[in-house]
Amino acid sequence: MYRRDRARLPAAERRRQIVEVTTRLIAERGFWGLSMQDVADGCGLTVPGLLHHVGSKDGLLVAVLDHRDEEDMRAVDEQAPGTLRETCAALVRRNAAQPEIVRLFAVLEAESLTPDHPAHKYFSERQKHTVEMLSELAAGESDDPGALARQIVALMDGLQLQWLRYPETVDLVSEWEQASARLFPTS
Amino acid sequence: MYRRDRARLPAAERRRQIVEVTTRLIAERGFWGLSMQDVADGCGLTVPGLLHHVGSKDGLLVAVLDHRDEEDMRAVDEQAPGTLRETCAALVRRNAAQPEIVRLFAVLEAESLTPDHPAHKYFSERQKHTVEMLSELAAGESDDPGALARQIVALMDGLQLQWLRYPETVDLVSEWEQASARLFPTS
DNA sequence: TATTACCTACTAGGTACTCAGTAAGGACTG
DNA sequence: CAGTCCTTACTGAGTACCTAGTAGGTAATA
Repeated sequence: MYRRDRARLPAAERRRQIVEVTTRLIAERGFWGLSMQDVADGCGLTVPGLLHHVGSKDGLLVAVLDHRDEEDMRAVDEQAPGTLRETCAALVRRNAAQPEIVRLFAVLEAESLTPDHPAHKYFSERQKHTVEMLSELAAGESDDPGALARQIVALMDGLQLQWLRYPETVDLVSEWEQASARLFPTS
Repeated sequence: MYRRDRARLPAAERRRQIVEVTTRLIAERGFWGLSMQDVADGCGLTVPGLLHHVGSKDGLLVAVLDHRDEEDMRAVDEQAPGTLRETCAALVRRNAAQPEIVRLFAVLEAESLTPDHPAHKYFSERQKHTVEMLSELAAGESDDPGALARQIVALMDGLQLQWLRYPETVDLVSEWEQASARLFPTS
């Protein structure tokens, strides 16, 4: 017998919900530890119902990453180009406000180091893109802008890990301020 | 019928092999993505044969981490206390020589951010311990040794991720040398 | 002979995914 | 405003397989 006690949502809205739930679960378990069942439960539908929207488990991951890209694009567009220091500070502030997302990326970034992970290419290109963008901004301020850009990214990633592990004792923004004072030539 | 075409190893030796194989597999898949079957296959025995040695999947993880601790202890003991810069350089050199292990820790560190991960406590204490040790060394060289220690750890972790992602274009040692020049007061 | 490394066989439950259907909502028509 | 069609969000049932873990036995070694 066919039971329909649950809400039936328009595709766009359901997708939004799926992405949100999946984001949370990947942050907790990683992609390998993620199960379609858990996502379906979190959305209040069955596994085939979930698959109707995303096609496969890999499709689910693609949906999440695509959504993040769109959000990031919008955030970057809103922000005026500014200096290197300002851009970094803005980035850190943005991240400090969404720990769930940062954790998603931290877990997925490490997991996807191996080339056969479905998000491997995505994260390699993302990293390359970020370093290039920061390099351009650093062009005036350093004689090796590439190295500085890599160090900035490294420091951010590392501080984020510490912040995520000890959220109550480590404050991401102030930690970054201290670090950037040491990283950038004193002004 | 009981078939015995495979080698029968003494417990200690088999354990060594199990730890080695598991290390490689966790580095690739994480702990959530690890299966006892894969480990057993990699060791040339059955799953119950594997369980005979480690008891459970969590026991397998404990075995791997305990082994790492012993190795690290030995490495630290061998090294003379030295300055902060020298200690960091030695740490980086040691890591640069064992990418597999570094990847294991990178993946497990991110995965274990969530408190219900079986390695959560292990990594929290490890991080605390590392920062404390570096803080002591930094006591003379900085007015805020704790912050400097956290920044060193963050930078190392971040650079390691980049090195693991682009092993051919990023050299961990030289990357650290450049970074430490910026991090430490010029001497 | 005693220990123990390891096996076969099994359980109970989870995995992603497929197929064929059902009904809800919107769009046409009368 | 009612009736009908069509698209589509979603379900139930099932497939083939993988999961960690147990029970009890076999044989290699000390």
